[in-house]
Amino acid sequence: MQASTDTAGEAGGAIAIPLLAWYDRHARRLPWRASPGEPAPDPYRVWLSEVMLQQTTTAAVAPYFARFVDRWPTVGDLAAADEAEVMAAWAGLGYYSRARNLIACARAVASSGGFPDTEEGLRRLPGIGEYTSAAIAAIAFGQRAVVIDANVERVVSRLFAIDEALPAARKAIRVAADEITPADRSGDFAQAMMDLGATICTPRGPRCLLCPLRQKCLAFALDRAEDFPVRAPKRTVPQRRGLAFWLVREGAVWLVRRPAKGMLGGMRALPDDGWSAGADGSGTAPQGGNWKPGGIVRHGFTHFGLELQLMLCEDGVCASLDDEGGEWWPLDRLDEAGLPTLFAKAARLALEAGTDGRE
DNA sequence: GACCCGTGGGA
DNA sequence: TTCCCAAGGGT
Repeated sequence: MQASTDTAGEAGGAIAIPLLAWYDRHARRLPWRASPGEPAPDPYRVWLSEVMLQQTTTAAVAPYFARFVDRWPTVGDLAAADEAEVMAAWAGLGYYSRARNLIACARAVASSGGFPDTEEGLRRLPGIGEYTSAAIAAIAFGQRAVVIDANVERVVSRLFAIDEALPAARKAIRVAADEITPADRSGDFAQAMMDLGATICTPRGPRCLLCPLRQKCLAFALDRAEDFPVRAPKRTVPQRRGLAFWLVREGAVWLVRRPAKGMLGGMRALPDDGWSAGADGSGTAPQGGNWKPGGIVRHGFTHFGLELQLMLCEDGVCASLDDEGGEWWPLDRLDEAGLPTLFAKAARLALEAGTDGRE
């Protein structure tokens, strides 16, 4: 078959050919993608979107991507940006180490004159791992790369009915993914696999009757598509308690900057009683303040749940907090502070309670 | 390999 | 409501 020269290992592109044909008709239109027939988007946009998309849905990323490329159109602009502004612009998107690595990566790329065009070169940059380096090499630079994300893991484990459980199955998945990845259009192939996983080969209720690969799919032949991938049982998440402090004075609230590493690292925040340090908080309010309870915020993190008791102090007097460093942030510009969702919830609760410090 | 690290949407 | 889980990387 003519197309056999386009593939690496897999006989005749039996997967790639129908998948790419499907992609040519059904590719999702996404802000970071080139329109059909256009050249590949520039590496900056590919990199930015791929970092934002790490463990994050396309719907959540779209508005953030638009704001970032509008405000920082090139990697040089982002490299020159104020760190606090970038962190604030990332607020709400989660996994804040990505934002810290984004800045570091932009500066490294800008100072070296541009993005590396190989997987190996990309892989050395902060925040770019195995998946992202392969994705950028394939999508932005047209190189053959084996791109494996959660979608590809699911599609491949179904195509080949891989019985081994994740994460041990990743070795077999990589071998299989390598075999079906074509030399040409491997960037389109990767995006096609991801689109298929997002729209057809979904975790639950896969739409096999619409799938261009169903005739090649062992799991479909077994009528067991939903049984793959096999996952290890997950542990139960513990529940923690903590306090957060809403200290207001003359229409401003006292905000702190969290340490660069750990939970919500590098983000602006309300002061707390230490709940993020791996256990419940101390449960005690800072000395020198007239504190009263102001409601409870419940928030789920990846590996624990949090019941956050909000404490209010309306007279703006709390010497022990003042001593620790922070800033009075105007309440009428609170949306610009870039609070992570947990503290944005707490702030909303406090403001609904009418504690604006003006009374 | 295990664990840490956010958030929101769908079922 | 509750559970699942997503275009993963760093340590």
